[in-house]
Amino acid sequence: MKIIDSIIKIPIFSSLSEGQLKSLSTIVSEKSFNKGETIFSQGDEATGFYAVLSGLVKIFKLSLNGKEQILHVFGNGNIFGEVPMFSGEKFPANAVAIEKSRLLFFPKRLLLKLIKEDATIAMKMLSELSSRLRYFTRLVEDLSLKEVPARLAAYILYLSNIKGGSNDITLSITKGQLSSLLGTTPETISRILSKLNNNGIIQMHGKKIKIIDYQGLEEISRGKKIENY
Amino acid sequence: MKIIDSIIKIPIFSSLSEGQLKSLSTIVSEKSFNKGETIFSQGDEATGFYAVLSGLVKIFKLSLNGKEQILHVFGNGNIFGEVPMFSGEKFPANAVAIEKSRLLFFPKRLLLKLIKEDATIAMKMLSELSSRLRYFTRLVEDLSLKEVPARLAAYILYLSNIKGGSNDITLSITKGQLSSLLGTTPETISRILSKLNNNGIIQMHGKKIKIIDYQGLEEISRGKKIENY
DNA sequence: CGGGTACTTGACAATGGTCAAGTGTGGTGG
DNA sequence: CCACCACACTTGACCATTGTCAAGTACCCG
Repeated sequence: MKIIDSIIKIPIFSSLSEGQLKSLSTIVSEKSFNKGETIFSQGDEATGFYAVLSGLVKIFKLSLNGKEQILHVFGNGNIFGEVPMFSGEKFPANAVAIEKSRLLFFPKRLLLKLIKEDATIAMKMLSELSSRLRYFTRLVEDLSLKEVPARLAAYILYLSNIKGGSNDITLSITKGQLSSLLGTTPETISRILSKLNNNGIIQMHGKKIKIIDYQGLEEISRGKKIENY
Repeated sequence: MKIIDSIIKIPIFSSLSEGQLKSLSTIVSEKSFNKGETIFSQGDEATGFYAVLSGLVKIFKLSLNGKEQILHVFGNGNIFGEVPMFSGEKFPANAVAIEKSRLLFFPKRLLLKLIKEDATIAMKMLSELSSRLRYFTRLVEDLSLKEVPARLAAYILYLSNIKGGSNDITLSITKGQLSSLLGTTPETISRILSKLNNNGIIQMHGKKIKIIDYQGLEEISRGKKIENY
């Protein structure tokens, strides 16, 4: 059964029994979204949650004058929209596909039943929500205690880390979306990136970034100012 | 048994069975902290979590140059420090008593066992973490999409709401701590409060705030500028 | 190849942070 | 009960960072 193969690739469900997987597979549905399509909007009634099979999804808030703050970018194997299952009923933010994406949709009802029956799922869910909280703890810290150059440097280092410390990085999102993720504007990102470029700390070609001076980048992520070229 | 009476006042444990309460009571300990005392620091190994019996506790992050961002202020019945139980091992932020406080300490080991046995506790924990996530969602939104006057106005309205819509509010924290909670400085808070005062939107005497123009305050919380007196 | 979106760069403005100095104010000990 | 001291708060002047607006360039997709 194809859908079962998909389900076990989602980490929080990887340890389900044969029977649980089967009953899940009868209610799970696959949905596809094109680039730019809305998956749900803030305030929508939540009837279940999603997992990403392929593609990229952004979770974000909008201000009254249209500025957006991205909270997360979710990709392969990530789940999202699970918060309203346990608290409140409505989605607290918006979700839009930023690439063509295939998602699995899990209806709320059976999931809650499953969690009540199987403590290991509950524990995985608890651990998932806890890492989400850790992430937000850090996001809040970054937004309010660090200046934009430090946030950007930290983000580049983070990308390098995911790639096992590689110096060659390719942005998976546009610079505009990056600015929204870091709580700033495309102009500011542009300016800081070219400063980093001019100071020989990175080399940039389109979406590709090469870290030249790893240590310098780390210092900036800790708050050191960028020399004015 | 006094300690059992304390435990059942913590919402997530209110529905425990007699037996569960008893076994909990043998491992739970009560701890007291004076104003200003550190409960734990970021990076400390977490051996359990806390619940507030009385007093007030702030959870916060520090920047390199000493600026603090308060993430939460927890009071009666709230639990904190539970994230490392499910993800990672270390506390992601600092906790300090801002009033003389009595706390319950729950060691990690037995708690995890309890959760695995009793799905209702797991569900309460999931719901607790989910509201925490909702709160952070909002905090991030506020910090990055709203200006300080809007944040402050929203906070005053929030306090009014807790008091059932009363117009007379007493700050439970100092204005310095309020500024840290709102991601700004005491000076900025001072200036905005006196502007609100001069414009007849609030009346302020020390820690007491009286809302005069409720609608005006709501408009400011939505981003309207404060007239220059 | 064309059209639209993303990005860059410059000039400017404004929000809010910092530093400094002065004014309360509450709690403690004499 | 009062005086004093430490701490919280206020107010002013200044300035850094970053947002905004505008215009031009590059780039990608169809």
